[in-house]
Amino acid sequence: MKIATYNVNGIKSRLPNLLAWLAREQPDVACLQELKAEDGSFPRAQLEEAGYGALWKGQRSWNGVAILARGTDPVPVRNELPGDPSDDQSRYLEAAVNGLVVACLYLPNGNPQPGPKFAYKLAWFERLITHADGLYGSGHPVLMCGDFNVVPTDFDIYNPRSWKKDALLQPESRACWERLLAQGWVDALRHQHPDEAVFTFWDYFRQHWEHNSGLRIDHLLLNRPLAPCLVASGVDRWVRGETKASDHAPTWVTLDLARLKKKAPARKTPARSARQIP
DNA sequence: ATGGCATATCCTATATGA
Repeated sequence: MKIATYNVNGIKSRLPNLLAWLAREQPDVACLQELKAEDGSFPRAQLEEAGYGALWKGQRSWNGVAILARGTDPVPVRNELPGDPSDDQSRYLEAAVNGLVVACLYLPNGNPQPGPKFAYKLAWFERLITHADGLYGSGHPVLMCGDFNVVPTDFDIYNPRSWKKDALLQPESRACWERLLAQGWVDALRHQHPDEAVFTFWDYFRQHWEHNSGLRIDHLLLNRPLAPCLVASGVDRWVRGETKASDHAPTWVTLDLARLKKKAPARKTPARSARQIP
């Protein structure tokens, strides 16, 4: 089973690229970020034509997330990150697919920092840490992925010098990332490629793609029950080299779900623990 | 310190991204 995360940077402009990628790589699950489109503009029919069921949460102009599943419909669990009813930005989706809980997120960029946008980023991260703690221990296999807008270490960027003041590299952002991982999550790409510079984003400026001046900011995290299933991981870099490409490339894991341990005795309502209804 | 490029919308200008 292949699961990918892909920041499309505008699903209306990116639809041909998205369809080409789906056709060639055939991910079983695709988590998308930055739809930059309202719900009514989501290309449901074209994706269905391509063999994918979908859940999405759009927003005019900015943000927007979706979960695609090949040959099936993802089962919705929640469409917002708990913890702040006043937050109206579409940045979180959670669904069940083939017995797996999949969380798709688009963490705030946070620039410029310091300032209100950076404060929002950190506050959102705190809510994520709280929610992720419950997901981690839910007893279900969970994969949490998306554009985290965090460069975890200086090894995850071509050269940190010109990015030192960027929100993606700030100690506060990285401290949140570390606290999240301290819950036990496995950072799939880094776990499998400990000595390799892996990039998932190359900005549009100064031929950064041509020079492979990239950042690793799109991540896939596995909780304890799911971790033994991890087989492979990588980045579909060819997608970034296409014409009219997003500045992000799809990042993926393959899982062998046959390795899932037998479930502990079933609870009365197993789904509730994943939903974490207050 | 700034801008380079791309996408979006209230579109020949501005906000946002990373």
